[in-house]
Amino acid sequence: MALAKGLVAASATPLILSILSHRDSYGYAIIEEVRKLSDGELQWADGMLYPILHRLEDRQQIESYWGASENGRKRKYYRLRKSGLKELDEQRNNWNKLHAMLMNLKGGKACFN
Amino acid sequence: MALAKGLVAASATPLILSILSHRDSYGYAIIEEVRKLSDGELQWADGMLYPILHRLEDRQQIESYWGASENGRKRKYYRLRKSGLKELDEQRNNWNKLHAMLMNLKGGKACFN
DNA sequence: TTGATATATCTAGACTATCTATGTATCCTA
DNA sequence: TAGGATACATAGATAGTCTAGATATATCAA
Repeated sequence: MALAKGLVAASATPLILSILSHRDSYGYAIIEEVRKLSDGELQWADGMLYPILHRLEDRQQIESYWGASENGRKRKYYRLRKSGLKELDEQRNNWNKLHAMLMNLKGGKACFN
Repeated sequence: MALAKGLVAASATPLILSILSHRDSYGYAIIEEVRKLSDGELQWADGMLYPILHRLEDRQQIESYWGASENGRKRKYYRLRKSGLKELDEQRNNWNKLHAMLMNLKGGKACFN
């Protein structure tokens, strides 16, 4: 069962911010981390991640700097900024509220057609 | 603080399906119920709800029938169908997974700029 | 040295789906 | 009879993802 598009989209931003709240990271590594964290259920394409990173940078919620791996390949690292942490807190808050609403509505009738 | 758009969007469908899993309802009442359930935080415009209902009906996850209120005003009621219940279960499942991921990632460094 | 795979980033444009704005109509109350 | 609540509908703007295509370097094996 594939995860619903809308939900994947809605979780992308808070997931990225969460990961960056632990340590600075870069695009390729973020995709790997998300894949592992989700047991392979979230397989982000790079082309979907980068625009989000760019948007978050435009909004000044994260900032970037160039770094390099051991073998010299360059990487663009991202660091969470204060306003990004605020955004993360809010989004997590919202997730909690909506999650609670949805789960509280659990149960119901058993007869369908 | 307004709820993020993407999240509101992603929660709309499962919320509607959840409400209909308890009892048949119609557009106007669903908006009211959502407003109450969310303590006023989710104020859906009718123009956003109806297209979703129509889409769910197109997908055969819900079905509609005309009814009337006590005073004779007509209402279009919606009933959850089997495939809609299945969809609801899946979406709730997805919500749980992503919610768990997000919350497990909680915590992190404390220094920002 | 050549080809394959992994690492690494980027953007244009298609696509999906909400959401705003607007229109219609009825009932109730003052 | 005017205003507010109830009730449904759709066209089009808008936003934001996601696909597809592009570029480039490092490593390893044949």
